[in-house]
Amino acid sequence: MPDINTNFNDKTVEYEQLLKDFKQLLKKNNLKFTIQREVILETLYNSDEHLTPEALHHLIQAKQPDLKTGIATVYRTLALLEDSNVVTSLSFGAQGKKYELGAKEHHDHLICTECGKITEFVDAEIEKRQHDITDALGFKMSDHSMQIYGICKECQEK
Amino acid sequence: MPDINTNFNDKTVEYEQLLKDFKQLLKKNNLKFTIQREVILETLYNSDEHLTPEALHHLIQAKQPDLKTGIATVYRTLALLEDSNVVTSLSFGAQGKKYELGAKEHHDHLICTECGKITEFVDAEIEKRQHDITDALGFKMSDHSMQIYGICKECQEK
DNA sequence: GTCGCTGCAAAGTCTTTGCAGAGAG
DNA sequence: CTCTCTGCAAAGACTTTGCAGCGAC
Repeated sequence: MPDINTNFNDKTVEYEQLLKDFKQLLKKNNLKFTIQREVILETLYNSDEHLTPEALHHLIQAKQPDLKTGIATVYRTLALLEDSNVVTSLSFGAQGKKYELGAKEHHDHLICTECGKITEFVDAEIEKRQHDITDALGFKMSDHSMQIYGICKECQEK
Repeated sequence: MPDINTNFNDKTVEYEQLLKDFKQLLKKNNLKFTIQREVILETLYNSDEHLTPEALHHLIQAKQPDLKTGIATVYRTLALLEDSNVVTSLSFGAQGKKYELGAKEHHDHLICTECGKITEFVDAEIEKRQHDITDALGFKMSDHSMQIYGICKECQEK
């Protein structure tokens, strides 16, 4: 049975931890903790969506209009976060990438081609099988992603 | 002992069939069969690689220098072929997409992040599991793709 | 104070589009 | 002949970079 991974409690504590790790990461690399970086991390954290850089930028501008965060900073921060494995990017058929916080457990994606909704899932058996395959080929897996495309239940009913 | 001649014939027959289907597809949509479109299809067919539009364009220019096929035509033809499900595109972390003929059997991809090499594989158990999952969720799967990223055996040895 | 960060705008990529002439049916 | 295609170049979309001033430490 697929496990659908939606169960996160104690949001505040979790975010504090994430933020703390992020500050530590910055310190370790002689980077600075800035308001912009914090807002980007927080916005990613509070979004359940998979965000494009542009969408993230819009959210931030709406939330912190005074800050005038530039799109370039969003890109730079996302690149930094991706390098540090704090966020993961997905790229679909269309142009551009979408980002999500990678602090969550690993999961795969079901993508509805009708409404664009993305559902996450994890299946232990598939995960295990992937390891078996890479082990057999001498391939050192660092990451993997799986997308299943189709039409979700709701859209079929329409 | 393998019969070389038979192999050759099989290949030729296979390509002829592909070409025939393509012509039919064009006719059905009131589109024209042009030299450029044929060369693009043929080059895709003869390549075992996953090609970027640019790589495909280079191959074509090398093979048919007189034709001066424009990159725009390559993009237009790939879009046409993708719409018609003759080719499939993959997109990775990096910019851009790679295309492959979709006439082949379905398969997943192992991608080396060092050298960019793509290895194909199919695993019946994973395929089955994917169906189980979508069935359980009432999701009507039309397609799926899986990519495993990591470092291939050769690159590890370097 | 130092050195990394930021916003801005300009420059890069990759892809798409408009157009006038070429070519398939 | 008609109507689609093509190559070219220009335009678009998305992302990265250079720079001068700003701000974290």
